Amino acid sequence: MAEDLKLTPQSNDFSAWYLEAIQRAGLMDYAPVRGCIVFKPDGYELWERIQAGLDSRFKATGHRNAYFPMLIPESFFQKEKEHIEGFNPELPWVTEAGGEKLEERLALRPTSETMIGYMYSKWIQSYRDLPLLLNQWSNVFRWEKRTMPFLRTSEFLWQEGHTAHADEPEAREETMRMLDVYADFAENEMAVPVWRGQKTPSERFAGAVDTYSIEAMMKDGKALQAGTSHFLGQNFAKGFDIKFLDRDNQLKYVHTTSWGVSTRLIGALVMVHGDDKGIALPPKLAPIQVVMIPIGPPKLREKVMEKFGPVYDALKSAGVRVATDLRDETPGWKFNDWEMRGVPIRLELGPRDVENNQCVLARRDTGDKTTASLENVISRVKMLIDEIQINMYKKALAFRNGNCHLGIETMDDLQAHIAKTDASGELVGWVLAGWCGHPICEARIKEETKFTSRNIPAEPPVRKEKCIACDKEATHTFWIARAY
RNA sequence: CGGGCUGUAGCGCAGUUUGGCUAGCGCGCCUGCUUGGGGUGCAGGAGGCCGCAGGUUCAAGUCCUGUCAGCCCGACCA
Repeated sequence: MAEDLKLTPQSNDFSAWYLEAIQRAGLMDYAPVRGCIVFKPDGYELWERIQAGLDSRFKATGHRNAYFPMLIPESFFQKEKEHIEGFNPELPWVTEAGGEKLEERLALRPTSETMIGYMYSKWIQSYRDLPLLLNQWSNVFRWEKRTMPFLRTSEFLWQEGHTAHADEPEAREETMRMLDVYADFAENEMAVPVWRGQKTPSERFAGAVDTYSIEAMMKDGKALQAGTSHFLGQNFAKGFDIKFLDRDNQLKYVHTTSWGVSTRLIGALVMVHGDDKGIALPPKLAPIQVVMIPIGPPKLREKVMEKFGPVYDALKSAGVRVATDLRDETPGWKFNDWEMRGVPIRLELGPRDVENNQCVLARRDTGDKTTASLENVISRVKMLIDEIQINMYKKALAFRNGNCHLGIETMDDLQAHIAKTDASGELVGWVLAGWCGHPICEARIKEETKFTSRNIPAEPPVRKEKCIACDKEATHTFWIARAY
């Protein structure tokens, strides 16, 4: 096999592997605008499946979709001080239109708290208008200094939920409910295990009271924030004057939440499940679950096709997402091609199979090949789909847990751990650490090790006694890691 | 936004140091035959504003200036 047909191995250069893998899987291409990518059909279809899975969960928890403008007046950003400070550096502006300079600059939205806050103040009068539970699917813009396809681009697609509530407990409950929705989706649909927890103040969303996240471990051991849910308290209610008349005839500010996940999830999928053969998709999200490849020379093709067609029809009507590959390429070439694209199951049907009334099933996650009788191929495929989904989660979980380090207590321990893994070529992974709660200690960890705080899990695997940096009593136990 | 590297065919690269004939190679692509259960083989063929703009020169892929984009490393982030 020619070497240049292969991907750069993950262990040689993970970043190069990622960039090659997503392009050769046909997920994206670079666009002619700085930091922007095109979602090609295979990449966009993944996003559509992510959307579908999340959208039904949002609906099931009482939310409805709406759409707000992409252009946001500059004055809106002045109304929440932390918010403007957080986002100002990365806003693109529209300054003229119709050949004339605009009286007020318009930002391309980086997120919609301000626009939605403005609208909510118009819509909410009474406690009877609450809770207001909306979600928006949209694009947003953040002019990042350093871009990476799917993980950080100038424009990206996402979903942002925005809710308003009569009191704090209800808003907090919503914040946690949506964090759980994200975790459920990541683990059960994407087969990506996550730690859920609270962000430290330094990592908090600009304008939030509390930010919570789900964090996933990529195959290079780095952390990726895969979703966030914010309790915004009354910050935006006060900035945008969102008030309601309560049962007790008192005028009160609402409590708001916001929560989002983005096309970054596609990057997570690739970096969690991919291997040196390419990307690997969990069956529940894979646009194609089974690809059928006919084997054998043209002389025998007709005979093969007599069985091939009916198997395809049967799988399709059984609800399996199945595709055929009738291209004029050799089987080996097709095997590699579909493995690169991450299709969970390959079904081979050749002359020998036809004689034995069977086919060959090969799975992407393990590479195992088995034969299946054509009599029960549907049930075999369905079982495999379930098995692969579960196996991919288990593998990812074992990997994640295997690279989470619970026994590191001091900065010396941490430095020793880093030195040891650097020397041996092992992944440095994540570290569970105690923290006194002081930003100075958090900053020192980052300064000395490049580890940043990921989140503070509500129920950590181990509760730490001492702060890793200052050795004082730990008020928190948090995950620290190198992160994307 | 700072430091470094890179832009030559769809992709990966050579050529640039030392300016000079018609700009090459591998893969891919097209045609035909061949092969077909892990990237088949052979033959023929198409494809270039040498990132873009300006400059130096008799002559620029090659030298100079600017600019844009990508990657890597830092400061900022879903």
